[in-house]
Amino acid sequence: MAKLADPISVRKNYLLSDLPAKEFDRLLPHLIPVTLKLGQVLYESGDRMDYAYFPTTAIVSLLYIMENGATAEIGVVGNDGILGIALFMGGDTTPNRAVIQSAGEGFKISSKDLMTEFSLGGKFHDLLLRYTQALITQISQTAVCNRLHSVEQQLCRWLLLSHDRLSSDKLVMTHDLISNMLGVRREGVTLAARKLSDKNLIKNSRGTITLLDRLGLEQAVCECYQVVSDEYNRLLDRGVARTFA
Amino acid sequence: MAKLADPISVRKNYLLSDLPAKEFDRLLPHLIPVTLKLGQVLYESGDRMDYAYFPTTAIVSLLYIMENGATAEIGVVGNDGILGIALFMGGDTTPNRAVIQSAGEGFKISSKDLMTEFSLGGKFHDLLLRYTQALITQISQTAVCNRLHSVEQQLCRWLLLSHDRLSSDKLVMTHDLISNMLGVRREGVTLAARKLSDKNLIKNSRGTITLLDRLGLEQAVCECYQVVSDEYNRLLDRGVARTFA
DNA sequence: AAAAGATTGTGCGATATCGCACATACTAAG
DNA sequence: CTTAGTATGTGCGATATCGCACAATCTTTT
Repeated sequence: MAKLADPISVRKNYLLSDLPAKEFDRLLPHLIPVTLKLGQVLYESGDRMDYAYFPTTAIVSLLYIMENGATAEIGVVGNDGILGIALFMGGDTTPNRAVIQSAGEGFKISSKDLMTEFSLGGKFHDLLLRYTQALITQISQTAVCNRLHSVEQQLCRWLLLSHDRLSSDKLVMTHDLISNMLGVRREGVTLAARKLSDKNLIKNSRGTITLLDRLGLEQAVCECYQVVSDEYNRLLDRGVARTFA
Repeated sequence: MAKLADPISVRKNYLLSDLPAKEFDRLLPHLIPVTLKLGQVLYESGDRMDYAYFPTTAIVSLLYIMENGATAEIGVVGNDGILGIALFMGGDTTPNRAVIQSAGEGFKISSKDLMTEFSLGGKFHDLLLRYTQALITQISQTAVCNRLHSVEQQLCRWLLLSHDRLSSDKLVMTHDLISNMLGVRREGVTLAARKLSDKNLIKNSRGTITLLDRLGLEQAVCECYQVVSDEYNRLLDRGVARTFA
């Protein structure tokens, strides 16, 4: 018999930490620790999902891949959420790819064990649905932002969303990777990143972006970020938004 | 005591018609027929939702309104779905406006009565979650399409999505209104509409667009349409996509 | 230390969309 | 029939982004 996952690590995931003791204890034996490496793919578009994932320190990006290979991100999931929504929503698959955007740790649970607890209809059921509602807002706002805002604004939004889910001010991430997330050219990201750097909001170095002035970024970003952030707080009753560490 | 809603009309909404007899009969006394007029607003952004709506012949657009007044559509709901997802997902409000895009009929149900049936956890619970999953795909694809595709392609997609939820080939809709949905200029819609008209796919007349060649439109549209359409069919086990009437 | 590879910076013409101004055409009301 | 109002068509300069080519710089490997 495998030993239990470390409850302290498990609680780094907000969805799990918000559970009442009884449900938490029931889930604990089914949580399997996993190390998630940069670029690792959790789900491929259309894959049957055998596990759901609860990131603790990793960040995962939900991507859509076009037929011509172009990609665009529709949402980000970190220690605020869960990957594998389609399992309890009833789909078993989604037409998206889930890829690790920032390496770290997390836990996985088999779809069967997830569903067992979900169908009990307790706080877990309630929390997963509320989280899904918050994610819907994030996706919606991505749609709007893609339509109406500049690359620079979107980069701001993306940096803040990532920073919210990270315990560091350093984002290990090339412009090229970011461009795949935002669905724009790599040069566009380079340009936008330099503009932000010129304003002393971030520092660019090879393969890393360091946030220097979180409040400044929050002033430079479009309203989309705040809308999403507020909705997470409202629905999940906690602050995802971090102050500058 | 108000008399029961007409079961035949009620069944025009697929979510309701797919219910087993027992659940259907339980819901019927709580369904209140409503006439939905063009431009009518069902929910304003942030409103508490007192009712959920099941359109039968009306089409409803989910819009986001920016601070500067610019708008963009994130999804469309017709007789395939329900408005008021946030009620059972646990939010009570959403940061969107729901506005009638095509006049018609539908039914409403109080949030209390909706939740009573939802919490019984039967097919209704299951169907609403599956529908929400399908809607998430629609919103996601809107995000991707906004980023990567031309106005002409998006207009195609929008026309097909609307046509799927309509029993007519005539869309009563000005270019100006469509431009608000797509989040582009009115002139951009006029231009795109004429291109489609030049290809004999649609006919433009004042305030109305008539679909002439549905198959042609399906060939001109980006892959986004098919992805969403397939996902609705897969999740809800039915054809939303219509052939040309 | 040199070479190879990855990352970022820069330039430039092409294209799509925007914002605005205004002309034209259709529709409904008096 | 006329008029007012609404919808659509057209032109044009401004802007953002694209696609591509290639230079410069940093990192890792040999």
